[in-house]
Amino acid sequence: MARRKKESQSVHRKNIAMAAEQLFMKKGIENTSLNDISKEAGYSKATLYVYFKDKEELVSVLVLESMQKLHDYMNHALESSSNTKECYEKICNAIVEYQEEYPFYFGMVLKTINIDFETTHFLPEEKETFLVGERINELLYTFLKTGIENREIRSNIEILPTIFSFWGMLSGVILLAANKEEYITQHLKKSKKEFLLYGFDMLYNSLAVEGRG
Amino acid sequence: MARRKKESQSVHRKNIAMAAEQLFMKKGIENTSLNDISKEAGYSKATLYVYFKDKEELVSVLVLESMQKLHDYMNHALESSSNTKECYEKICNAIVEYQEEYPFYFGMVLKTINIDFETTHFLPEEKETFLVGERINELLYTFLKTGIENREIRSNIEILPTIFSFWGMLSGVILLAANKEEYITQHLKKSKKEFLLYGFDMLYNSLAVEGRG
Amino acid sequence: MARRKKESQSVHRKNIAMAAEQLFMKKGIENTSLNDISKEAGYSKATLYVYFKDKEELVSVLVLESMQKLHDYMNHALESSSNTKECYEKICNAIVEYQEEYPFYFGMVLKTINIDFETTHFLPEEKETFLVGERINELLYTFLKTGIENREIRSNIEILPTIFSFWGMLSGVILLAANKEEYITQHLKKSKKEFLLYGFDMLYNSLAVEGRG
Amino acid sequence: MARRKKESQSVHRKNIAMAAEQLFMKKGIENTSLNDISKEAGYSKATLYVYFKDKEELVSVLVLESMQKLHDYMNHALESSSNTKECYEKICNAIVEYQEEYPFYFGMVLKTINIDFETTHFLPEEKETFLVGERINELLYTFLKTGIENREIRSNIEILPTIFSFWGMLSGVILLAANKEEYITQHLKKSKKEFLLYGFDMLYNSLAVEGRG
DNA sequence: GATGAATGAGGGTTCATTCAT
DNA sequence: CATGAATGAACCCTCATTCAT
Repeated sequence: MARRKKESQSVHRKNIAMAAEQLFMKKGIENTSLNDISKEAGYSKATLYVYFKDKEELVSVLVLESMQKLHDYMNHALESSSNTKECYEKICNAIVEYQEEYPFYFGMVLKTINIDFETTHFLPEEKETFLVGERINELLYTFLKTGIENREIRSNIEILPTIFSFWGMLSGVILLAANKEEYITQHLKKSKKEFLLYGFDMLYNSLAVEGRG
Repeated sequence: MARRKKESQSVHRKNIAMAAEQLFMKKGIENTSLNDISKEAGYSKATLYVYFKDKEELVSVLVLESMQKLHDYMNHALESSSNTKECYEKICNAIVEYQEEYPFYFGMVLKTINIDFETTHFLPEEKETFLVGERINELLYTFLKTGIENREIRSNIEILPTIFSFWGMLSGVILLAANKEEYITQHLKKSKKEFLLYGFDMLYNSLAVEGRG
Repeated sequence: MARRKKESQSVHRKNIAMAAEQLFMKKGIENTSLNDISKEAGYSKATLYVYFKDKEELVSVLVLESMQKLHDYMNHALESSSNTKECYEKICNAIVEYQEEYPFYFGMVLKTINIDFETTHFLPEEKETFLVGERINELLYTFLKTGIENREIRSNIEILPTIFSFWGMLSGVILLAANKEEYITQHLKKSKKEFLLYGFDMLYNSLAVEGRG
Repeated sequence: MARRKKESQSVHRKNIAMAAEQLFMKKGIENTSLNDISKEAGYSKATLYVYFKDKEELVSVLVLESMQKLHDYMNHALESSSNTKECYEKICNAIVEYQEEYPFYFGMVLKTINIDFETTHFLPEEKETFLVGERINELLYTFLKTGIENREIRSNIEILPTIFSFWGMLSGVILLAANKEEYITQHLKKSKKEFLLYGFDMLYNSLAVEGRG
């Protein structure tokens, strides 16, 4: 309902947000001025303030949206696969895809989301972003649980800590692969994709039942 | 005497660098102005330019120094341990320590270091930072090699890709643990330390020879 | 209505431009800061950037305007005279008038206008300034041509080189007369006006048909 | 005697002045900092202030020196020629040479030298520069006087006003030729040299006795 | 609701100059 | 005498933000 309102609140928000997104991607958030955004969006600078309280709010809305996309990617990965290993790979790829499409947000998601809801000043969008994060965790929870039930993932893991380690490690390699692609291709004689596959596999080892090649 | 001169210069550089470091940590690099730094350091703004060509140079010097410290930490970890597992843990802890002491640089180190030495304009400090990074890689190389020789680490790994995955994953969990410490303690019922131990162990599994608890 | 808007914009541009002009005249262009201009004009410094992209643009607009005035002066001189000699004198006086009213620009016009349209970065105003310069040349061309047809100016001159020499020499004496007026009145026992008349006459000799004076 | 002192005062003044001159020529006066000069000269920045009160003084010394060179050029031109026309041409060329070698000072000489010795604050060097200017005038006086005596220059000219017009016009064409060389070569199909020859000739007409080709 | 107009605050950087040593 | 060290003042410019209309 609040949602309904927000959506009808206007196309303009969307327009502005989209323009901002494009610019953020092209030039980074710090180097994108409201001036740039207003021009790209085709509105007056002052109009931005009609639809967004702040530059900060504008950013956080975008982060939220991207987070939702990440959730959707991962959800789709889970739904569309049967086999645990296959599912694992799809999840990994979903995150890679997300990082490649929103490299900028990926960094933010890793850092910004640790909001202290008591003390810090935070926006509603930030809270919602947090909640989407929770839902992503649930996705991973389901994945692990199912894998254990199917006896494809070790049963002696602690699920929650595993989820978190898993997420941290995955995002770690992916970020590294993205930031040092050139270095990797030159020194490792692997494409970024191959390198990631290797890394994902390595990580899977620590989860999977039994030995494996 | 020339030496004397250099040293006295160094004092001021150090002062400025330290002031900058503190502020960068508190407010981030973009939000720290040379004005702030000069006040914190007790020099005039113009004086900063006597000791550093640029804000950029100031930053890169700081990054370099921190990187060297990381190298020292890890080097010490390697030298002071016999057992592979013990060595592994010390390395992990070295990185954690580094992240805790220089949280700000940790993020930079993950991103900045992929310099394209052909095309991009870069400072000498950046090049040296890169080289220290290389030496860190060599440290990890030695660690893995020794572990394999001692039959404690699987012999069928590809060393270079492993180093990179390893580094990416490690830094990933560490970053996550640092950023979401509160969340972790609340939801996982583990201290940050315990959580990291769990994660490090999980990762060790994928490297270590054979079955294990 | 669009027009209305443009006009209201123009008011501010004018205000700023006029303030700048005054200051440029008083203190020279390099020694006039945007700070000074904004104060003189009664606007905030930031506002200047609403109406002018640059200090450079502000200057070039001013130069252009002055150049147009020079053109108008000279055009008027040509139109309002019949006799060649009379016309010549009016042209000379037009330039003198211009120099007296815009002493500052006069110097710039002599130097700035040789733009290399291929290589150099230049503003639209600079290009237009150049074009106005061309039109001034055409004015002189017409003057000489007519004078030749009327057999009052020698027919064996090369028109284009004459125009340029003519312009160079004229501006040369005028500048000198302006800069050293005091010296001239004291040592030559001529007023600036009389001196210039003498000089103009001297130059006319080299153009005019036959013996005279 | 004062002179003796100044000369012995030191080689350092010369060194500094020469370094400054080179830089002024390369980058213009406004864009040359004392820092640049001190580096080029191989002295400390503070040392410049031992030898020169000011940047201003440094500049005026240089202007004076250049003015002396101009005087020497012209003097040599006069001494080495018999024929009036030849002498005229040599004088013109001397000025051209000067402009080409010291393009930067040429502009200054045209403008700066009108010092009001009563009111304005001025440096001793500026006064001396003025005096050298006077001596240049005397040179021209001699030239005209001799020309008249030889019946090669019209006897009905007023010498002093002619000198001044002459100087103004000459410097005018020369400046224009220097500033718009490219334009001239393209539109006039004359080299800068040819153009100047044409202009000098045109001016000579107004001085020379009788008819001429 | 949309915006043209305006701005305060601050950004990094440069420079001529001073002064203790 | 020569200078290393330090700086105040100014530079041009950008930005997020406000407000009357």
